Amino acid sequence: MKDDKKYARIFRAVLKLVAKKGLAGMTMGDISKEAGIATGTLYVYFDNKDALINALFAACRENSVAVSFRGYDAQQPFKPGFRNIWMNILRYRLQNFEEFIFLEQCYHSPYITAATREKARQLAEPFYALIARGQAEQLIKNVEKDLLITFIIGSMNELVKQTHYSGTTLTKARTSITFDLCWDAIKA
Amino acid sequence: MKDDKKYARIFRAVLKLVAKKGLAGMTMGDISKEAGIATGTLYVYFDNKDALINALFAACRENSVAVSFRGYDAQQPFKPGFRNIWMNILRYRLQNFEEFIFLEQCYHSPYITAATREKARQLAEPFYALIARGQAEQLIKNVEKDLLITFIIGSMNELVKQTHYSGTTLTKARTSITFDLCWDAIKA
DNA sequence: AATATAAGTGAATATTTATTCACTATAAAG
DNA sequence: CTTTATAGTGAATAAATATTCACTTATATT
Repeated sequence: MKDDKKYARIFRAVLKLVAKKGLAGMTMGDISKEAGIATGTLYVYFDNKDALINALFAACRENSVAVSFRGYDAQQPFKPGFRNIWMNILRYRLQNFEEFIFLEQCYHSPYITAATREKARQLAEPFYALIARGQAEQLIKNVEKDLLITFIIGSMNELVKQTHYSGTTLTKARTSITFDLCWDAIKA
Repeated sequence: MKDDKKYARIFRAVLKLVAKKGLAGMTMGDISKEAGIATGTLYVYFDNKDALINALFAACRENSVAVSFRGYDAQQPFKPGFRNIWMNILRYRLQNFEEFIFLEQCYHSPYITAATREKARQLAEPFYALIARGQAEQLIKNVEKDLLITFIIGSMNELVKQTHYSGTTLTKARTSITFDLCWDAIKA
């Protein structure tokens, strides 16, 4: 019986190593050592390095979407709902920085297959729906949703990276300032 | 006499390959093949793979800053000056996408030495000065410059990636919309 | 407890990759 | 033209790495 704990340890090892060495720079030996298991065991759990990376990518992607909408209630007015989601995403990425970096590295890596990629794309739907709601309520600029989402996510991602690599903590004040920048950008 | 044309061919090969396979995924054999030279020749021009990557990183970084301020005139009013620089950066990154990706990959890669990194950091000074001017003229929100720069650059970078990978062309209209998002975000 | 099945191992193998080096081609200097 | 120095080569070597496999250990089943 394959052990869920072991999957978790392998995944955690990969996340740590990718943040440090990149996808191709991380060896199977690195992974087994970091996870505290034998190299051969990796091949009990996964067919090969590619399969391992694809499996982890899919798992992270699902997880990340689930977390985003935590506490969202469509009855609630738009702006606080949007703010809640924005904060959820920001908090999660800061607290799970290695996972964030792993996903970024995967997005355009040859390790990720077209099939894995397509599944990931579908998970973005709820974000389009959210923007659509804001536009319907005339609170959000009526421009292409892609542009808005790209803008929102891009500015947030850079904040996450900047915060992490500079070693500073993101205070409530700085977080709030950045949300306001974002809201002023997109508000109608 | 080492040939400048050859340096250029090597660099172009690396940019192409990094965009496709990542820093660690690109082999010296890949590079020589792509550049149309013998593998040994790479070692005539560079001590090893690390040195090659550091040299290219430094060259790209300098280039990218020089381009940003092209046509900037401090006499001109702030907003059009800022818009000009914003457009310069966006245009350059779109037209030199592989260089953009290469730089992004380098920023937090173990290939890049602390020395190379420090030199790169200093090149950001002019951007802080630009923001300072906007704040002095009360046109830009008076919040930490880091946050503003991170926000501006992050949203732009994501737009560049999104545009490139989706295969769409960034129309004048879409560009203008995104600039307006950015300006509305930061304006006082 | 005895047996069967699956997980786990890590040294051995096969493959890939960085780097070297003995050699050739080219070009500058006398 | 000859000599000397430098660029260029690519097969050979040395590491590094992915993957396999014969074997051991643990767990479930009868």
